[in-house]
Amino acid sequence: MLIDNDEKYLAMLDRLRTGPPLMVYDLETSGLDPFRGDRLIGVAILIPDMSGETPGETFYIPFRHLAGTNLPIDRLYWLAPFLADPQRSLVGFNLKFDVHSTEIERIPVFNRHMDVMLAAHLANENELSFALKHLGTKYLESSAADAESELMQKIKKKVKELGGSTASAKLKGEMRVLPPEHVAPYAEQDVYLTWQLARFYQEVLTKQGLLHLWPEVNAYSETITAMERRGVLIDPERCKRNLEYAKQRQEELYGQMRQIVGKDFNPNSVPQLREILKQKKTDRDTLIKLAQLKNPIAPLLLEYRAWVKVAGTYYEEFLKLMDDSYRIHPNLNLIGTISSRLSCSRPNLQALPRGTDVYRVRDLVIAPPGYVLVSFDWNQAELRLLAHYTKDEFLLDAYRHQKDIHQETADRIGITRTQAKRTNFSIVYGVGKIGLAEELGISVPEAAQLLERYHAMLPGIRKLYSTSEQIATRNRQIPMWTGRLRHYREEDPTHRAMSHLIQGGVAEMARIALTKLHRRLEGTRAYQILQIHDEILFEVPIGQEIEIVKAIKAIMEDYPFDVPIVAEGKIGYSWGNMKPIDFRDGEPVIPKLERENV
DNA sequence: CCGCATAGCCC
DNA sequence: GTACGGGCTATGCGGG
Repeated sequence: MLIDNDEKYLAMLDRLRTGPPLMVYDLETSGLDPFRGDRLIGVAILIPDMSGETPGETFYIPFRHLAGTNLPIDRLYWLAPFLADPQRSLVGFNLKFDVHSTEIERIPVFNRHMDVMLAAHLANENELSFALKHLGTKYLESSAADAESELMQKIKKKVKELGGSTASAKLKGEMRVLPPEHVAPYAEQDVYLTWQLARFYQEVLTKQGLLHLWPEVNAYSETITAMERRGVLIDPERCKRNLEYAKQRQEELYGQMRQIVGKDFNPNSVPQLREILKQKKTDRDTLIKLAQLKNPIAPLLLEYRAWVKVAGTYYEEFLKLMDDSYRIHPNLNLIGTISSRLSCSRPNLQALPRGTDVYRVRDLVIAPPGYVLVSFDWNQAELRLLAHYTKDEFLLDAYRHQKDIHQETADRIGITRTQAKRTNFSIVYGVGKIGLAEELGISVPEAAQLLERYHAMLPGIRKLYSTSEQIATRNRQIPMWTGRLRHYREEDPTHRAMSHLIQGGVAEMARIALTKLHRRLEGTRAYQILQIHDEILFEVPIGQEIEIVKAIKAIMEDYPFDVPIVAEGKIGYSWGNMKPIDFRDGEPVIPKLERENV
């Protein structure tokens, strides 16, 4: 039903008040970037019929269409009491987006999330697409996909009439060119579809014994939403300076290369570089070899590439993505991986260079006035989880007595500590002799020998590898320590099962820690702002460091494993410049920080 | 405009 | 006999 006057609106609100404490909620917006200007244009709501006799009632409330009749935007606030109630639930599809778009309108959302997209990912992380229409047509015999394309045709036509662009990427943003009565059926279809899928997945998750995890990932979604909303603060002046310098260095380096080559060329073109360098590949390893052979272009190109990377991927992107208070709000994707890790995009803050000189990118992430940044990361989370599973005496003993695991490994196998460290990491990924040979820069037979000695020392690892694979092969799934499943289709290889068990297990540790921390930090002025798999970044008010840091450490070390889990903290005014926090008898010693001046 | 290849950043 | 786990982005280039 299209809500086109106050009377109908009030009647709908009455249904909300007297109905069940949940509604399906889906916004139509002018675009996909709520933090940078895209705005809500209408709200679709489904009020379920809990008796199940009817699918429920659907409504569409238009606020910012460019044609037809809207309700005045201040009527949006009539929904506020229904969104600010933690006793109520919001059923949706990728709720983070709808919540951001709502909160941008200064309407805080405290409803519990019930995100059907997350249910779909729990039930089967292998889906080709997690789009609502895709899942709808796949599982519901629905014609939603057709309805959608019809609507797109309408929009295209309308935009053409108005003489606008018909670029398909802009279509979503042009939905507002249509009058509400054309959009309402489509929007109502979406909430209907969402509700049907909610019921479908409730059943699927129940059958798989996973239903108890849905509220957990929904709580995670709430904390991730808060993190995205807070975002991370960028030093804009420094970012601009760095960008200018990077551009200038690119110019200089191209000039020098141009001199040597003797004619114009595109230093970004791999085919041209292959020609110039007379090499099949032009990657870093190749260039380093060439540089050692005194090729004059190779070192210049290496540095050139670094500046291109840093300028294009980070500096320019940060300036583009900053909101007007210099914060960027990355997309922390809850369904971006098969292992249940988060992925991150726009920008990918999980892949900021940690390096020095050219790559001083983390310096740009700074604490706001009155705050410091605090970072905690787990000490060798994967290996500790591996130790928990394998029960290898060597690992258990080393971790229980706080020995240097890499040094111990090195001593036992007769290699350097660096080699041992790399081997330990590679083992978690399930590498073979070829991969390890590559990693360590040794021959394949040498790597094979090394692996033999390694597995002789740690027999549990090879065993875990094969039992994981057996379980995955037989059951086509393997449970993490939380019960979350990694599923394997008939055609999927299962040799990565151990790797999934460990990587997924650590991801589950992170999920649980972040969810607990979100609750713990409520009411303080400290915020979690980023998760980088085994690291969490916080903004902590100056003066509260001791209390907050203790709470973080306690939560990040609270796991039911046979080995202790250890989290180590750092603190600083920028992410690129942190000092360790010492713990003496459980009491943190906050190091003295200097504001660095550049 | 899109998909693929190559290169390169992270845990 | 085999086999390095999981991500995102920029750029060029050739297809339509």
